[in-house]
Amino acid sequence: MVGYLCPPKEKHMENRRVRVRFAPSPTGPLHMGGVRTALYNYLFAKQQGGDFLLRVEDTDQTRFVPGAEAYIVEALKWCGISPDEGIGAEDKLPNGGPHAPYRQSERKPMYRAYADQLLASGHAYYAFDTPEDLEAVRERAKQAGNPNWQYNSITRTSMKNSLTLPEEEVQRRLDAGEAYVIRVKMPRNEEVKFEDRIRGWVSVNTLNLDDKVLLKGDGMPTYHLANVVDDHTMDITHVIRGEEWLPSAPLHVLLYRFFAWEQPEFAHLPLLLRPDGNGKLSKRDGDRLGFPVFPLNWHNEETGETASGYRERGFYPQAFVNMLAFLGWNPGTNQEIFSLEELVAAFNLDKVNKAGARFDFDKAKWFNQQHLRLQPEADLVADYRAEAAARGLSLPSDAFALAAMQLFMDRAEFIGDTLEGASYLFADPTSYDEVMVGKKWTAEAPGYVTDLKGVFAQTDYSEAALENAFKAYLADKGYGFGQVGPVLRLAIAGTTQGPSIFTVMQLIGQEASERRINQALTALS
RNA sequence: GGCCCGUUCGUCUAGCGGUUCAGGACAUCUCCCUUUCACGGAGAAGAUCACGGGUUCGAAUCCCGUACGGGUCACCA
Repeated sequence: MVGYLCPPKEKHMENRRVRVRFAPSPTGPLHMGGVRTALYNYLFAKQQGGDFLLRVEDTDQTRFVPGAEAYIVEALKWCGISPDEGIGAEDKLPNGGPHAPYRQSERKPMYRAYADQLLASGHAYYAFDTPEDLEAVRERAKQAGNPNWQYNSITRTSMKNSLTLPEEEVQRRLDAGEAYVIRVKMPRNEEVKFEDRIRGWVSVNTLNLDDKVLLKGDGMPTYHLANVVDDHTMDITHVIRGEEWLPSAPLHVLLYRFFAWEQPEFAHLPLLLRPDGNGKLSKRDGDRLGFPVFPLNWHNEETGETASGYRERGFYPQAFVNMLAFLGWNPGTNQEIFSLEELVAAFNLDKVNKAGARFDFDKAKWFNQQHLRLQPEADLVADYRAEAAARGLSLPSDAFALAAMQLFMDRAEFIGDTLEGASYLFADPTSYDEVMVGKKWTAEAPGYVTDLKGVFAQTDYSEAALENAFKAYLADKGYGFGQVGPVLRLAIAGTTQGPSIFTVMQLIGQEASERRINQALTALS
């Protein structure tokens, strides 16, 4: 006989205010996959007019990493997707909100009562097996050819727990303060089904599920208990998380039923895959793949190494978020460049893909290039000044900064690119491109620039006037553009690449232009 | 290995039974624009829709199987 546990269709769930949560574990910096999960939660919540909470799942005290929580909060803030409630929302609501605390370690006392409830209803039991006992059993099973021993409906009958031990013995051990855990009593042979928002119906037989630990020996709940209890008590309506949680979702579904609680809707997101080879993108990939896997720089106290972040790499958060949103989702139209607000409006869980997405850094850079051009001028100038300062360049005025920046904007993916190869805008060239000098700086070259210096002196040194005077000179002498142009450029900039030389000359002015021509005359002749 | 999930151009993807011998973007290449490099514009190349069976008048789209890929199997989340 196979029993069926189908979740009842909750009608009123649809009328509830949407509440979602991002629930990372503070075991290190968030990586981009985690940020995407947070982003999808945020987009869904905002679009539905609901709440986005941040809850910290720090029930494993052995894996706590100092600074990780602050990093997570800062990363979300940088992305523009700060939580409405919970950790990081203390400035919006007292204590972060009405369901405080939002750190599971601080909620420790309340989980015990829920575990007791399961104990009382017969859906959980005490287990006294020590870690050593379990290890021994697993080892024996492995020797016998079973590499994957599980504590389940079959094996629990031969273990030390409240289902096998006499009641008095159980009580005696409890009274003696003996260590124990509380395990879920997995039903024997039932089909657990639930409808995932992204994957459709998912079905698993409880024969394949084990008696997971709900409450650990240290009194802390495991993820499974804490997550279900918190999601319920915090009125979470939709659980949007990574696909790595899919295998344990049936257990969570069962727990909701055991508690007789309304079950939230589930949406298991496809994973972010590494561009090379196989497997999901991992924190440990660091910078090895040639691109950052973290939103912000992360300094590892133990190794002393710093892993780079998108922010420090020069990405705009809008571009980072836009790029992440498109890794696994798309609006169904040809539009690819979105602001956060536009993403909120266009987002749709039903259009999230099922298959994992391989990350491509080239595309990420393209997104930044697009967003770079959408930045407000004032912000760009400020960023440009910061980049220039970092390179030891001083800019006379905002007007100069703006003009200099715009000259190189066309070819930039990052604001810093506008300073690459642009040193001649700020100082006279100290060297000249040897190859091009060899090709273009002919015996007639000194004559050209000497003539031009005089011709340009007759103009107001505006871009248009300079260009007209130049062309008139060429026509007059019967010279070709390609014959004289590069020579002039070489003298002024030291290179033959870059934006219009007349614009450059207008920017640096007559004095500098003439000085450079004189300098080139001495240096190259 | 068990269980679960997945599989459209190199990559991200559109497509939700017929108007698609499959559309867009990144990357690649060509041409135009340009004194140069870019930007921009116009093109090219690139997918027997993993494979094999069905269902159907008709399948990338529905069903089954196979292969391959991924995830997961802790007193970690």
